[in-house]
Amino acid sequence: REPYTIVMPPPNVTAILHVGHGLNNTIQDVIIRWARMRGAEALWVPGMDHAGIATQNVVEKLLATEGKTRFDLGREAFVRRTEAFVEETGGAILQQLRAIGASADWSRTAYTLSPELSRGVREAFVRLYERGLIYRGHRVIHWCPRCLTSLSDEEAEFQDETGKLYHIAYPVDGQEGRALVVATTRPETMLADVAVAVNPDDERYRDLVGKTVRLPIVNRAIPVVADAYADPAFGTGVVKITPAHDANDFEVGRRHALAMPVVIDEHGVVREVTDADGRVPKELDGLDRFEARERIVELLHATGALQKVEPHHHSVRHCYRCDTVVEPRLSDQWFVKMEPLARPALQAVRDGAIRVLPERWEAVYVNWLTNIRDWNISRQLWWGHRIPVWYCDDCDPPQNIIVSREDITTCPYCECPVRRDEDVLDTWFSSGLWPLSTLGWPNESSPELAAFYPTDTLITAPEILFFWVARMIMLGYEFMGQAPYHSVYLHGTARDTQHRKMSKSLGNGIDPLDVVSLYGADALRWTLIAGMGMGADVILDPSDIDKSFATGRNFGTKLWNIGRFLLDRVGDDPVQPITGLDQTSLTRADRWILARLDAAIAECDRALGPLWPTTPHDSPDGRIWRDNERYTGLKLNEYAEAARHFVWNELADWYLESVKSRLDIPGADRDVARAVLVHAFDNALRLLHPVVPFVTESLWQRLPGRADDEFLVRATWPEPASDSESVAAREFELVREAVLAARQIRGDNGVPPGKSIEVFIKPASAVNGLFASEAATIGRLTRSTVHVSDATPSGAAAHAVISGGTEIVIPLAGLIDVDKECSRLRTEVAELAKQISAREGRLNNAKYVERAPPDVVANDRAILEEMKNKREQLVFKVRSLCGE
RNA sequence: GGGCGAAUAGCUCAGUUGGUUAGAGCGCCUGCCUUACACGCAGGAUGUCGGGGGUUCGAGUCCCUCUUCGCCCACCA
Repeated sequence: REPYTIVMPPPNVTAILHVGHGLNNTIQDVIIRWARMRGAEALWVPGMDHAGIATQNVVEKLLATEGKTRFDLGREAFVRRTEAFVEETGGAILQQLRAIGASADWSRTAYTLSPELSRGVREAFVRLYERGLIYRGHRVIHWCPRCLTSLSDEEAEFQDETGKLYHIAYPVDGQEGRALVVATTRPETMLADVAVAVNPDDERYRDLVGKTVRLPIVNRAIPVVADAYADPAFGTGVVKITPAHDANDFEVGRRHALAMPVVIDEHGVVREVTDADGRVPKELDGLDRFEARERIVELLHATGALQKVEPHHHSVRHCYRCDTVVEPRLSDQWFVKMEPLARPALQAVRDGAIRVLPERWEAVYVNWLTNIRDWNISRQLWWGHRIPVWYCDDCDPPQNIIVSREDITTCPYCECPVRRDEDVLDTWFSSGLWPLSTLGWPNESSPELAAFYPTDTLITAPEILFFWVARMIMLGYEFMGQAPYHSVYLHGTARDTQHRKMSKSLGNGIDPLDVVSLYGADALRWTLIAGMGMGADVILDPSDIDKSFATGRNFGTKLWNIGRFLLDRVGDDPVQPITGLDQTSLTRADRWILARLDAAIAECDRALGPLWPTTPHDSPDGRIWRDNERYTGLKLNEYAEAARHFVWNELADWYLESVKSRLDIPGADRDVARAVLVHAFDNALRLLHPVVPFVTESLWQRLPGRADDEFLVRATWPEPASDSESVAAREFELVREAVLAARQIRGDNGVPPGKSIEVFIKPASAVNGLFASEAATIGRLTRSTVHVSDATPSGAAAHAVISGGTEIVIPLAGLIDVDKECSRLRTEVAELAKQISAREGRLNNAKYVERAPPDVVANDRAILEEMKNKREQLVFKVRSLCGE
């Protein structure tokens, strides 16, 4: 069978299930179940992420409660401790996913830190290094002083803040009274200033270039340099240069060969770290960076160097794991050169080899890849894949760096002992290999890899589009020469009624397992799927679970009740397959529900779209999304609604109601009704199964004639029958109209539901005979006695006219408030007159008739005629009822 | 600062390439515990489709503009 594969975004090994996971995995499960029923070899690969920094933080917090740090334990013991922790409590989320019905292939559960996947990580690193795409870089990176590690650009998240902009005067040496005023948001870094820069074209300061200014507090001369980095329009146009503590300043420092003293250590504490000889005054030494900031401001204020302080809106980078303000820090790190990797990843989206849904995210993806920056992959953590690099202190570059697939203890060149790089890899490096590594890569003869790569659809949240999705695509092309999947489906976020993201810290979350135990997994799944437009956030009220999940709970119960009733009335005797029935024995209602079923199947198929690009796999370009299908499908809410509408509003509300009496009378017609009913419900259950697998499976297995080893989960997806639009089916629509008209008259006139009434039907000639044979059904559905005849009762009566001109007449004696009805009718006539004149106006417009498509115009004319007929009927009604 | 998106019923959202009288769920109103279902049934109300301008025979849909909100990116010293 043709494979259809989804790799599960691996939850963190320490995670516990929240609504976000519930949403993500429900979507995946709906899609994989659908693919399975469509006959694909459906594989959903589950797994967990070791989540380097996140897990390390959890264990460190645990240690803190024992009054210890990881340094008290030492690296090896800490890693062992973390492994034990993961062993003991990790992976709970995978059990929880089963509770919500996730039909993943649990036997293939993967783990980013397993020996198998670690081999892939090592291989990937070595290959990229050998290709020159991994390199050692010395530059300013983002540093988290709490996690004590560097971070990638993506891991250092911007947060808008109102800070302060400090204007500080740096006196010009040898020019009494003249000073350059710099503006900074981080005065503490001034201790490491090595220059001030002005724009080379800035007339104001041209004479000072090459001169020196006096750095306050530190009291030493630093040069004035000319550099285009200084923006004349910002502040005073003078910028202080601190190469070791600002990424831009670092570049300026390089250009001007400036010193790079470091005055803030890895903990964010001000002290002389490197090349700082004497820059840090005693009174500041050892202060936290923010205390130092305040102290320095005081000192500057005292000496008069602080000219002004103004509020300043800017974005400050924070650690995405612990929210600490990130400190730019000069250090040596391993980087991945991204531009060559980005090229095929960009091309893939441009060519249609990969589509991103919803469409708007493609622009975001393209934009990021177009302006991509190199990726810092080394982390100064202990939990993760240790970087496979060894250093030999006795060899000269480049032989002093050994990158190896196997662990080594001695230098291959000089046989001296080597020391291993202390760092581990960014956890996203291993997740970036996920679609490959879970299928067996780098073992290229792995049968799984051959069969299931490339996978099909990746379902995740847009937050990790760059962290994860884009990198998987890049590495997929790099190592397999093919995109890892053809579709990326980005879903929304679970939020509370104030549109705040649900989170543990805000306490506004909902535990999916609470929902499961209260109303069942199907209620959870249905609510999430039915209530979610593509890519739209799901809004839930954590303070009212009952209300939030009413949709799913109500639907689950309704479905169950439909099934319970149906199974009870149908009984256990075998039913004939629908194809074996004598077609002439089918009633109008039978044909109608079969036609509705076909329409429902078609609508579900339309909403779900194609499983994969319909271009042939062996076409020269491979699997490519054609423009006309690229953004179609995976409208799960539309699919769910179509299936719900069928089973509830058509099967239950109309067919079941109209078929009840037939089920009570033994005989051939009962068996026809049973066969149609079972067929329609069987197929409805198939359509619904991907969203509500528990209720549907449970009911489906009880259908008559089901063998013990048959499972809905493995059943085939329904296909429409060939002849769905029959005359009889259309005739049943008239029956429905008659029932609706009668009910409306009852309702409008306050006739109690329990009261039986008389209904006279005067059929239009074309459908003479139809209503006579359906009189009993109509009577049941409207709780009335139905008379079909040309003659209608004399005296006051309520009239309604349905399609084709059939009249529904209900005698009024004791039923109706004549004045009220007359006033209602008059309003109706006036309203109709307005609509008619609007439509006539349009049809009198020559341009409209000339330019609009003929079928639109024809349809318009038909509607106008219908309206005119209706007006005549109404006028007649008013005359007979109200004497006007 | 740059880019993207959203604004439709009280709420959450659908509305395919412009084309009948704009829909759903929840909520609301009226009446029903009609032996499958009150987590239900029947009926009902509610929309200048954010404001303004334009294109078109025709605009919720396309263009311009304004307002509000959200997201992404950025070397806001």
